[in-house]
Amino acid sequence: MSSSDKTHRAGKRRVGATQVSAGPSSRRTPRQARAVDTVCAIERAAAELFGEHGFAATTTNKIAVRAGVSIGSLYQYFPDKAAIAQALLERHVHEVHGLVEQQLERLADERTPLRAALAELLEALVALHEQDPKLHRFLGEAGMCPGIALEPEREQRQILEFEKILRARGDVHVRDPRLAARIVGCTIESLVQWLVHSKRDDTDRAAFIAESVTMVAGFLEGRGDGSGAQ
Amino acid sequence: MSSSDKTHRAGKRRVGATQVSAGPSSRRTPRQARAVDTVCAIERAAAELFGEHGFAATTTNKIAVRAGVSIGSLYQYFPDKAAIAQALLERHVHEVHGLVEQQLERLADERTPLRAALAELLEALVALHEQDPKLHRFLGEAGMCPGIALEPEREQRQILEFEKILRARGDVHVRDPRLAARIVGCTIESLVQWLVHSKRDDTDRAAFIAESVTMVAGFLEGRGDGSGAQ
Amino acid sequence: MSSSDKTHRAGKRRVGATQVSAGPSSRRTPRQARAVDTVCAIERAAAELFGEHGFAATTTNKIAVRAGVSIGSLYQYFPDKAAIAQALLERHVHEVHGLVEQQLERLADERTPLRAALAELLEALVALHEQDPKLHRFLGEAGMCPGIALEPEREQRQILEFEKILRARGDVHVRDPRLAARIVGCTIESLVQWLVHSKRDDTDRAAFIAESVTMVAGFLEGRGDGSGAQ
Amino acid sequence: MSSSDKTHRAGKRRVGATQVSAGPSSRRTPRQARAVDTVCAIERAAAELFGEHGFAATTTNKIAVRAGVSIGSLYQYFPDKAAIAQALLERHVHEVHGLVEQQLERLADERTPLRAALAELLEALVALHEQDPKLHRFLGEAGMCPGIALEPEREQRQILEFEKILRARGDVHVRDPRLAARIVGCTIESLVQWLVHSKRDDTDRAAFIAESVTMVAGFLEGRGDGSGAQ
DNA sequence: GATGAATGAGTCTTCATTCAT
DNA sequence: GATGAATGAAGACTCATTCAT
Repeated sequence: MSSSDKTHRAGKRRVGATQVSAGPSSRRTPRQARAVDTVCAIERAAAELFGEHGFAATTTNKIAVRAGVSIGSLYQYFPDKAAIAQALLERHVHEVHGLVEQQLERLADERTPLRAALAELLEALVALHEQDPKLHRFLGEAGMCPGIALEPEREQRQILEFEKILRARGDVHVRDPRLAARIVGCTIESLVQWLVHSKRDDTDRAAFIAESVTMVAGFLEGRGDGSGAQ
Repeated sequence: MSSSDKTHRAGKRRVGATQVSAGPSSRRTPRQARAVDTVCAIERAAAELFGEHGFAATTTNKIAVRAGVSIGSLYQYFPDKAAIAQALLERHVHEVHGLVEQQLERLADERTPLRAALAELLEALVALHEQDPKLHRFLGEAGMCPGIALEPEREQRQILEFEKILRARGDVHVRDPRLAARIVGCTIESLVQWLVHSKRDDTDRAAFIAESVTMVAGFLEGRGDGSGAQ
Repeated sequence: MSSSDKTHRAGKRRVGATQVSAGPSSRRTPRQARAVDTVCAIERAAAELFGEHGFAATTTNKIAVRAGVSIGSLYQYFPDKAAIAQALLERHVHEVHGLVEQQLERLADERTPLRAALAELLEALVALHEQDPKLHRFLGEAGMCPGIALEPEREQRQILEFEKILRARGDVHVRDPRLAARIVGCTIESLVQWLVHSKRDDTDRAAFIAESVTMVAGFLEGRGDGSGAQ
Repeated sequence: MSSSDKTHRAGKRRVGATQVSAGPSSRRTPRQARAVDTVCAIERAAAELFGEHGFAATTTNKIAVRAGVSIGSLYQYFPDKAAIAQALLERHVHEVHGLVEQQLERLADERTPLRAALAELLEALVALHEQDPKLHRFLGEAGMCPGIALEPEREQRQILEFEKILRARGDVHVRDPRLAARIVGCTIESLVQWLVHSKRDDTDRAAFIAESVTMVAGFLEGRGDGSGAQ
């Protein structure tokens, strides 16, 4: 019923987020190199256009033109428009998760101070999103575009990982680590988005991050519970 | 260049968010009543379809069919598709802000305990969004649809109001009330969204809200700052 | 407010009146040849339909069908319906002006008898319009269709050229050459139109032209002035 | 096949060009007076809008609004849009023919000098068209609008009348009076149109008319034939 | 592999006209 | 008679996608 359901998209996604090497041979034939260039150009063009105009207002022909390839070539590498967005999204998710994974490792090491780790996480996420704020805004909302879907496994896995860390660290005192992991994850994500997309430059980013860390860390350290008991 | 640049939409919106009564009489004349019914039916149908399929995949003809009116009637009251979404969005924003305003008034009264007020705010927001979660998810992301734009004044005004309250209350101790207001506003919004859209029913909503309040209130009460009394 | 104000038609006309060859080679590459065929078919079909039913009653879809191409192809080469009419009109104007230019050259040579030159001009114009009388009737009135506009420079230029000739020829005696040029130009145009569109075949074309020439030539030769040299 | 053939227009034209009196009674009931007002308002509004935007771009709803009546009332008096244009056109034709008839009567009286009569005819026609040049331009080209048709009888009749006059007058010497009548009729019409619609004000109208008369009268008086001394 | 002309289903939107009140 | 809300057929135009060269 969705407008793109009418097109047949039978598992022919040909390029994934990181299909880089095409074989055991480290050298690629010229043919393949050109293909990689083409795919990159398409993805770069699509990133720009999706960021500037959104998914619906970006046409595959415009992407091809901006990428400097023919529309036929575009369809050689991507089965349909949604696939291009999905590739972008997958790369984005990949990057974010790589970053988060790294930060979680630091956090897992109890010698890393909680607040320092959280601040670093926030800073890293902000830095990542600022590479291309418009595209990342689009990606953040791409989930609702028809035909684009992401397996949420990985995010889920990381929340579980975070929960484990919360349970393990001695300096964390929360009633329900699972709940806390979710709340903190959600909060951090939204604060990063806000910071990146706040148009007004009157926001002191460092202060914003510092205060955000204060809130989250205070919560995790258990000082904020109303019970006053501790 | 965007696909929606071609339509000029200059103040021809005929029905606003709150065109309620046309005169002192509580009864409307027959013809007005018919028109009101038509507009309501269109908005209801649009709310359903936007919620189910998103903006792009919802066609004006489908809206008209679902509303049980002709496509001509739809265009009698809304200049284009975006206007329908905008009307929905405006109503939503209106509702949210009415609710928030009310809660801010409670919060302004220092006799209201901070945590109680925050909990009530969260609960009220969740209740509001649960009336139609899918639509509200769409509305939350509708901002990026081409042709839909909302003046952010009111939100801004409420953040300022919140800031004033933070400054005034004796039980709030934050370094930068303005920053705190923003952070808390952003955080609350995202937590409510998450809660409403969490598909898994394994989440204990009461607990989630309670913990969220713990985090936010702890932050505002200043117990969480790393600087201090610990 | 006019119904055609909504479309912006800024220089996206892709084919002009005289896009003839794309290179020094007289053969076009296969793909260009296909495109040229398509454009020609569209113009031919449009000429027929505009001639038969007028501008408003001719739909782009009907043009495409008659041309044997898809509606998409039509819009690949013409930004909108008016552009097709305009292309036709431009070609027509081009033809007429080419013809007139040629005749004016003859007329500029004083050895050419005035009446012979005028007769030939009229005959040539009638012959040109008779190639497709209905289309040319449409074109004659196409100026009023919304979105179709022609720079009147060329016509103006030819009237000025005609004026110069009137001044130069010894056998022309008119009070005001500029005025005479305008009057004669206007008169000739209308007589040609009338002749071509006179449905009744009871008109002897040769006689009509001869008498027309008599009127115009008499005027230019100055025998008809009431001033009394008679 | 024309776009308006789809509507059924079965001889229900209710108002003609000059349906003024409704009966033997010189007093009209308020009802009828209102109706006449309504019809006038509609025709006036239509005249303005057709003149400003042309037939296609003028909607019946806009006519009704400008006339200050409801769309329903408009359709009470005119069966469809073309009927409004036709009423305007009929009035115009009526006016023109009344004027021409009058002038032909003068011309029939041999004591009236030919040139004076022709000049007066041209002046009267120009004056008539200048009352509302844009509308009259529209009317001049309205013939091609689908659904608008005028019986050409009257025009034909006047050409015949003119022919008779040409035969009768002693100061007219033309080879073929019928042809001459047509040629002169056509020429006068086009010159009047040109004069009325010439945007540039650099044209001296009196001189234009004088020269036009010179041309036409010279032709009719037979001085312009190339045969020389006759 | 690349190209870009061609395709056509589907969208938004208009507007002449009807008819219940 | 007047009103104006409702109707819906029809049109202009888009754009994802295919395929002959």
